[in-house]
Amino acid sequence: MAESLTTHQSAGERSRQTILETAARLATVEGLDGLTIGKLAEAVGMSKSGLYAHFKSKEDLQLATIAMAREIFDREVTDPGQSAAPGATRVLALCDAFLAHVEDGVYPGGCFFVAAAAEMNARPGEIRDHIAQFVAEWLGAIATAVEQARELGEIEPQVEPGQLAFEINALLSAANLAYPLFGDPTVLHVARKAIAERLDTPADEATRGPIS
Amino acid sequence: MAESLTTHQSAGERSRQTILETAARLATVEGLDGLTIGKLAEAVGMSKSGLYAHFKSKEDLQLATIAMAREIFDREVTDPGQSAAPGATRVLALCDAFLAHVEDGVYPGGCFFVAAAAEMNARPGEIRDHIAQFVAEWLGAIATAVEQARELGEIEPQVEPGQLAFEINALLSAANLAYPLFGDPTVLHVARKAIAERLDTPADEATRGPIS
DNA sequence: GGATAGTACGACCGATCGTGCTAATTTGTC
DNA sequence: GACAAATTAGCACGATCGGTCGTACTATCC
Repeated sequence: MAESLTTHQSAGERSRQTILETAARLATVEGLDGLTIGKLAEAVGMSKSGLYAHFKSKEDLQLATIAMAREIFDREVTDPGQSAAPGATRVLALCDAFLAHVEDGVYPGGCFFVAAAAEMNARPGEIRDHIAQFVAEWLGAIATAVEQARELGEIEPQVEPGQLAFEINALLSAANLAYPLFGDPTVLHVARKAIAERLDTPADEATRGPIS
Repeated sequence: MAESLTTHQSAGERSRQTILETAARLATVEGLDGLTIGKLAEAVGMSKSGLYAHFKSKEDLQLATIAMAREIFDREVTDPGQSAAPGATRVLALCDAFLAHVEDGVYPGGCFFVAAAAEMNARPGEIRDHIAQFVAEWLGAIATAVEQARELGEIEPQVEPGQLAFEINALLSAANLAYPLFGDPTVLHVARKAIAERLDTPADEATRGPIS
């Protein structure tokens, strides 16, 4: 009956996790700074001081929230995407996982890191550094997948992986931003179509059929 | 000497304008919501209540700030871009005006509306509606310029203006976001190059205006 | 059974939030 | 220069902010 081996997490660890998951979700709407201890406590059904006992400061809470958001993003986007076959397939899998993550609405305000990056991009400090670090790694993951596609001969050899990764991330971020703003899921398809075209070799354009 | 037409504004109107220009600038860093009356009053050198006398509520101040930001954007980006010759030239002029606007650093946090859209995209209300309205108009301006380029035969006829406008805006927004985040002006060139390629125009770096 | 550590609570702090009210001051008009 | 209007400051309010404190409950370990 002592399942403590597998269920190692204590009660405090469980509530800490609940707090951070709620914080990540709320932060996509209220912002990392607009998210207050009081509102977060109310959302998780705890007292302000009871919640705050888990963190040293608000910045500590924000950094922990970023770490949690990173775990969620890896679990929902990066990992499924990376499990696809290398090459253009994997690039598209990463994009589709991202767009599905946005459309699912696990975060009401779209991708946590797009919102966080837009909010903190002009506020120097540890928080911005962590966000920039994550964005850089995400761009790197796309660039690596692009480079593999190039090595496999699926895209033209003169394509610069960093350049294309920037473009792909721009399209994903714009879709993520426009989807809640206009409430129109069409933008997700628009972004998907743009990325798919970018992964097609322009030489094939003549033989390619009309896009519905 | 002093044109009575232009010097018509009263002292109150002048400070109101100063307030709103400062508010637009601060909002790109603090956010439209994070910007507080107290900090804004200190930034313009007024008392809190003296400043507040110009507005009915904070939401009124935010809406007025959006209107001011729209004026500034039109003056600095839209108008210069539209004054270029129709076609691909005008599309690129709009993009270059936007990128120059970002690089100039008139706003420390980059384009006001990218920041505002990211902040408010999941918060229904009048403020979000105004921002969405502006973004839609901006996308429409790009799409119109793209369509003219298509009619002039400068880009392939099967290009959908709305689709390409979305892509162009995505690249501009991503550059605007990454520039302060990484502090690297290279992203502006990356976006410019991607847009130029999309317009089938060789990125003739030599003849281009200075983007750092 | 008593001591200990983990966890959450309510009460409270000084500061600041948005927002009114009134008084003082500046400005424009005659 | 006087007067009315426009503009700004002073002051105070209730609410909420991040943060601290002491306390109580609950397991676990000796």
